[in-house]
Amino acid sequence: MSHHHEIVEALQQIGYRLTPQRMMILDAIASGDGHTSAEEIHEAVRAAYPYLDISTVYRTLGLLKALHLVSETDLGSGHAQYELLSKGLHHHLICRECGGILDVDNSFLNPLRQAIDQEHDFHAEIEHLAIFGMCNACNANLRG
Amino acid sequence: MSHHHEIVEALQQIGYRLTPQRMMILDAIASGDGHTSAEEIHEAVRAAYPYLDISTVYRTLGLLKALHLVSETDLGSGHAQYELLSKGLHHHLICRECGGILDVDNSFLNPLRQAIDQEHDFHAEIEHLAIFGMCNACNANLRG
DNA sequence: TGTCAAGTGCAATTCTGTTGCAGAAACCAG
DNA sequence: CTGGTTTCTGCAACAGAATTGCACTTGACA
Repeated sequence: MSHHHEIVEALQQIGYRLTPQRMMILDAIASGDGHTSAEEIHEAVRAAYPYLDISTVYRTLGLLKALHLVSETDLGSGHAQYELLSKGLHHHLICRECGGILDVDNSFLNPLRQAIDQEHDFHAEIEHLAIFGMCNACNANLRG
Repeated sequence: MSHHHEIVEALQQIGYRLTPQRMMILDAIASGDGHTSAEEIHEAVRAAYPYLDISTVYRTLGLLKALHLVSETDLGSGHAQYELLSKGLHHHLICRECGGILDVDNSFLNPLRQAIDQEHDFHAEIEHLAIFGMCNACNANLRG
């Protein structure tokens, strides 16, 4: 575990500084469940280091996004959620009725990727997808 | 054209009122290019009727969304964009490099829909999808 | 250890979207 | 056409996420 330290050191080699704040923010994202908001990251780090400012969280997330080290997803809740891309990639099915979230394996999207590549000459980078719909239970309830 | 008047009249039959504001907002969405933000709709209608408030735009969009008459998509710009669903459904490939947008036919997603339905008992409502990536031209340029 | 650019904390601000409320107006009945 | 009811609108205040300017701090490297 803690292989995200490699990420931080890689950052350093590209020319970015290795600050405690950045390490703690990466820790927080890595130890989260994969649906971590900027505010949650802020709270988590502040438990150990109360001076961390939310703007630093956003600036770090912006950096990690630009380098494709984390993915940003809006699950419809109005605030974005972040996830380490080095963890196993997966996507989400979100039920409009009960709000439940199911995980979908990344391999499900391979046929779509291939089709887009062949038909449109376009290399799709589908890092983290949120698909809305209705789960089976809610579907049954609405009809019963 | 202007077949969105049918939509407004359909609204009326479900019990909603036929107000000039709603008609003008639908006009604005329908005459847009399919990537119209709430603020753009507001501006467009205010050109003819300066008293329209932005909250009315949001309330109308919320209503149309709930009835699945318009789709809401976040193309990553931080503000949602709206499109009439009665227009032919399509999705977008957005190149991270040049910003170009390609349209993808809705049928491309059918295999994904079926797979999700079978494997996860989940009815996916993929109305308007934005997929980021790299187009062929930019891919070639970066390597050249 | 000293230098300096990158990074941080703080505070103020911007921006999108929401909400409470009073008045306006669409719809329906008569 | 008129009156009554309920929805809808405009206004203004508000909420919350994210951004920015600026002075101070600190990591990296000679």
